[in-house]
Amino acid sequence: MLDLRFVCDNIDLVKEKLAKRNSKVDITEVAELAEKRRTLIRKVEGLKAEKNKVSAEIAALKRQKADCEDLILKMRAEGEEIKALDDELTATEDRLKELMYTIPNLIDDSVPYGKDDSDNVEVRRFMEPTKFDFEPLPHWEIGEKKGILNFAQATKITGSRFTVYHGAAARLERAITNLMLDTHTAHGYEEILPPFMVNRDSMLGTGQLPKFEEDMYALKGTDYYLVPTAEVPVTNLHRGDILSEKDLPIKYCAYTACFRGEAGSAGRDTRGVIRQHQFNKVELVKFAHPDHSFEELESLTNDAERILQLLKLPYRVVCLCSGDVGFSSCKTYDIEVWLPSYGRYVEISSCSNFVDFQARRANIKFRDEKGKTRLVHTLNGSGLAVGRTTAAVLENYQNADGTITVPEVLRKYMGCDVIE
RNA sequence: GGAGAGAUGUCCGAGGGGUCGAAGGAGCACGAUUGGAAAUCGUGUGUACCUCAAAAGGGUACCGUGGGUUCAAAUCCCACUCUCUCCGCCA
Repeated sequence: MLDLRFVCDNIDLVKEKLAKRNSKVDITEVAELAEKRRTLIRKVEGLKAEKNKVSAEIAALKRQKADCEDLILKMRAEGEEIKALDDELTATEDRLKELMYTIPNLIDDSVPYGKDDSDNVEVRRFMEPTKFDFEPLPHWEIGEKKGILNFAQATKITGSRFTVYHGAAARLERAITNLMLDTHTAHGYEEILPPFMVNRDSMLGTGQLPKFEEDMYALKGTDYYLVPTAEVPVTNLHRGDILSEKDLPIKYCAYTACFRGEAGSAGRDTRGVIRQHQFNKVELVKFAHPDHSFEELESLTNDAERILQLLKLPYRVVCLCSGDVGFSSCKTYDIEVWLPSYGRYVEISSCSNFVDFQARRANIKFRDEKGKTRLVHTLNGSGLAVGRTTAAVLENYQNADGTITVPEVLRKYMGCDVIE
């Protein structure tokens, strides 16, 4: 959520920034509602002040056993007026909040202008795309051939966009998860294992709701949702907290399964494990001092990249352009791994600085040296999507004889050098 | 799932319709004292919003959450959430 005062004071700037990200949200109503809200507050609080004063007089009179029937009658009428105004104020604030919830974050000035993902700007590369002296197979064919990825079984027991991992693939997925967690915890991230279900307030806090309800799995008969990413439970760990400045930045990493409806992506990435309703991910989350959050974004991105460097998988980092930055983000780097079956780089991590957008929604603050409370900046990034990493390993490390070389860093987790 | 108890500020804890933004204690900050510290004494110590050019000041709201009763609610009523104890069930 944006700062209401900032929006009202900078209507044109906000409109311009929203246009850059192709947002169609109309913010003219915001200013009107904000003004109406202020007028109502002035009115109703003036009446309440009077009411409180008279009530105190009544109390004093009662103590002296004096008569105060006339005052009580007068206040009774005033009470109704206050009630009516309060109701109007509540309605105005509800509408205002509803609107504010649908306004995306403002993008940082360093973000390149562009319409869609084709305008994203590559910032660096690691290694060159893998070359083969034979025809490489896509991971879904490797998996099915070896009997380690079973899509038919998943369809039978659940439905489309699910996968059953067998044997070496299951172990590989687990090995990669462990490599990620071990690497990140060695670099100062505290490991968190949160619930995979969260309540509605948490989903509102990080911005998944109310806008993206159709992408989330709600659990019937409860107020709970399946987590779409560990970002939700982990960021909400500090919802409503006032942190101490000396603890910043706070760095967490967390493995969770992630659940997404993938509404609107019918027909995309239908083969293999790239786009699933359930997938594993290790997430990095930071609560940072506002003065340093953009440096923290760089280091968080580097921390995520480190995994691909250890695995020796070719990747590139792109800076998302204004038209492609996600709803809550101010600036985002995507890390894209080379996937031979796609013949291109595919997103494996998205690292974002949300600045104070989530912190304002979730009310996460810190106390500075003057004792003032300020909103923290929140950041997160995949470190990394595990399923896509597994697919990238299977594809990039496949050999002509159908075996798969196990990347060196994974051997101690896999207990073997080659998947036969 | 059944029965009971509870939720108050950073923490402990009192208060059960008006003098309560809330006693008392601890903690923390500042000051005094000290060669320095401990101890002691004094002062201060929540958040959000409105008002104000700003500061000061003033106002409103907040005692788990949401409603209600009342001129007036931390206090009374209703619903919900969570925590604890006992019983049942259970990986």
